[in-house]
Amino acid sequence: MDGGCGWGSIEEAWRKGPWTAKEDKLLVEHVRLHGEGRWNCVSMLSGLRRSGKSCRLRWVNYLRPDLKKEKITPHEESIIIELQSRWGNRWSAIARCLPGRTDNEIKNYWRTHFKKTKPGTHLRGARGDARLQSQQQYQLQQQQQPQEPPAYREYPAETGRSTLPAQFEEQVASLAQDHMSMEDLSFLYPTPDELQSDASFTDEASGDEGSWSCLWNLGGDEHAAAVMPTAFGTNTSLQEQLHLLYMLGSK
DNA sequence: AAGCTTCCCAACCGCTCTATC
DNA sequence: TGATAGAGCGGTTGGGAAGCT
Repeated sequence: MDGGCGWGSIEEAWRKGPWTAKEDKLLVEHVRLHGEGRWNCVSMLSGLRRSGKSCRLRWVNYLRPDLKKEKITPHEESIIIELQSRWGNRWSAIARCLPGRTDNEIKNYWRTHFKKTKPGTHLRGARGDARLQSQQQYQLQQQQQPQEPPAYREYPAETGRSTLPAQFEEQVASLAQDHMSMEDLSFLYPTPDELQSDASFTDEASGDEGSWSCLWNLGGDEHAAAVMPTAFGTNTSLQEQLHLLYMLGSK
């Protein structure tokens, strides 16, 4: 809002195309000194001839230190499939549930492997076969080591609200500590009416049963434990964290 | 070995949302 | 309250790598 550095004020001078190691270094150094945000000022402060948009993208998708460089695992693939079926192409939301993965990465992965096929099926060819084999092996493993279903705790019956897995409740309580009372968190337990009336939480692509079980069954408690903290990230506000809990719980 | 096909992913584009004035 | 700028999101593209014939 300072008006000094708009997306395209000197657009004709912006460099495009692949980033060089030198540019990466400049950007990393800039973020180290000034932190994330105010991307439009990067060019002025660091000397990079890149648009703020380009800088942000490069940082988010490639340079961030917490990014995973490994291939997407069958476990992560299962999560992607499940969340995509629930939320549709809300890649950024899905990415928040996968530690170290970016929306771009997940989007690319989905398009490559599932776009032209039904979820759960794979493209032809040797690489696709190997992937299918890997997925099947993983699923077999899961069957051989059945996970305990999550422990659900009923929200007080008189409220008519839905349930939340107990361990999530603990997290909610922990998050809410010093911030708000449990009464204030009632939105985490939406009634069917509330769910229906709140368009932002409905998803026409989903149409599922609206329980936790599906996501939960992907990896049992272990999976949930992995997903929840990372889904929140380090810069996520309490409100955002609760919102995410709500989304996971209401789908 | 060479040409073709498919996979993979970085990067761009256009649009929308949000915050600020 | 509308205008503007910053930020983020999803869709798309282009090119290199890997696999296939």
